[in-house]
Amino acid sequence: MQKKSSKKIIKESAATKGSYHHGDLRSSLLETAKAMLSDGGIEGLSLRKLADRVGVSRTAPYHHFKDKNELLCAIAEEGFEHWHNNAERIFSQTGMTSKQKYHQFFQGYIGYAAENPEMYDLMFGRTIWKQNSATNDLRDIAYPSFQRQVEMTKKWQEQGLMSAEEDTLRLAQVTWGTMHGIARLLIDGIYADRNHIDEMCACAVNLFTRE
Amino acid sequence: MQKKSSKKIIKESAATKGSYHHGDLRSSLLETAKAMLSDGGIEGLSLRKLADRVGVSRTAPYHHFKDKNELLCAIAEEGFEHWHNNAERIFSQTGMTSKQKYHQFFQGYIGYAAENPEMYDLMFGRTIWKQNSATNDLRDIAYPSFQRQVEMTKKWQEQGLMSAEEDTLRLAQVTWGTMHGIARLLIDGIYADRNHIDEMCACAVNLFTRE
DNA sequence: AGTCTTATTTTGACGCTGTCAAGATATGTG
DNA sequence: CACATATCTTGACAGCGTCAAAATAAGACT
Repeated sequence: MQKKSSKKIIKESAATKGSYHHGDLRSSLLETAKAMLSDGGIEGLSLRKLADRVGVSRTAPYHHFKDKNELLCAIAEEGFEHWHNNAERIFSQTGMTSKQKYHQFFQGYIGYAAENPEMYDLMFGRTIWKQNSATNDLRDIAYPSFQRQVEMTKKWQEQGLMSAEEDTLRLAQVTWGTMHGIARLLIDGIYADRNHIDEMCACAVNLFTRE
Repeated sequence: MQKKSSKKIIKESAATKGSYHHGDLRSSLLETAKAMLSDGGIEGLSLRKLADRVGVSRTAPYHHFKDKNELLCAIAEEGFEHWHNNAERIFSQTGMTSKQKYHQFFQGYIGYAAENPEMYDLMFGRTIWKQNSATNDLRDIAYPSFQRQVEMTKKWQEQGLMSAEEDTLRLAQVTWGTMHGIARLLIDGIYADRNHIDEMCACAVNLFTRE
């Protein structure tokens, strides 16, 4: 009885699209799942608690996501979109030197990881990538992001910002590896803390760029 | 019946030390746990399967380790010891330039991670460090390892191998961050693969060292 | 209109997990 | 030989992901 009434409230609030039973379960799940991810991490995000919190039975989510992995991939997709837009915005800025832009990109990358540690862990962690469990949809969004890293590195080399002697792919792997490594040290709570972000970024940019 | 006989066999095989019921449960658990970690990862290592494999009941391990976390920390301790000895060995070598030694250290670090991905994930992953769940014993072994990284960086600066202009701590964080990042990219199966280890290491060493 | 198909959700169940409480058993000590 | 203690087992609980089958609601078709 209680349950039905609370369910109805949810339905009404999501009635803008007004379709089936719940109205818009899939996006409701995604929304709540993102919130749960933020404060509980991947481990803390359980399908049962998620369903309970949205107001449906434990197995209802399975009609919108094949399993937990698919839900996680869907969340990661949104993360990559947000992340891509962010990078795009930084590089379309004008009135800055290449080095300044790179510095800002570097700092933005670390900053995003520090502010959204669980999302970063999901996007670039082993849960998804280790045993090739990424959805095709996710791959279609993530792979170009990785590729873009190489293209930008090539541009930086051509602009004289980075050493042209190094192989582009290796240089991209090393520079991104550095960003990724610092990000992970931060979000995994080991050997580095938030107060040193700016200094670490400045140090890394100094080492990687000329003039 | 079957169970008892198999138990006896295990007891006899470990009877070298011949003490209590099992003989040497703690180290048997550690040994088997390390093996299970290697092929199943942290997730695949379950206390119940571990106990079963060693031939004791599900809760027997709890008399030697407070909980799963404590078992993981004990395994990680062994990892740090092995890792420390390895680094020591490399740096005590003679007849090499500083750069050559650093190169070898870098390659050794990545190599260790690539060959023992699950151990590396345990030692430097969020499972242990994220929510301060590290044992005091583990801290006593791990923290000096981190500190040593800074001391070595200082030495490298003094030897003229690395830029003396950068703050030592920041430089240590960035260079170790790079190693850590490349290691993670490798073991998490994202953006880099084993065939490129040598080239990536050479590239990174070029960027970080002079002459 | 009413029937039929299909999409959605629920209830029940299974095996797995970590871990606690209580009892059984073996070991070393007095 | 008795006692205390360390060790191990059995039973139990709550939580997890997920499958199968039943219930329900929505839309399509005649």
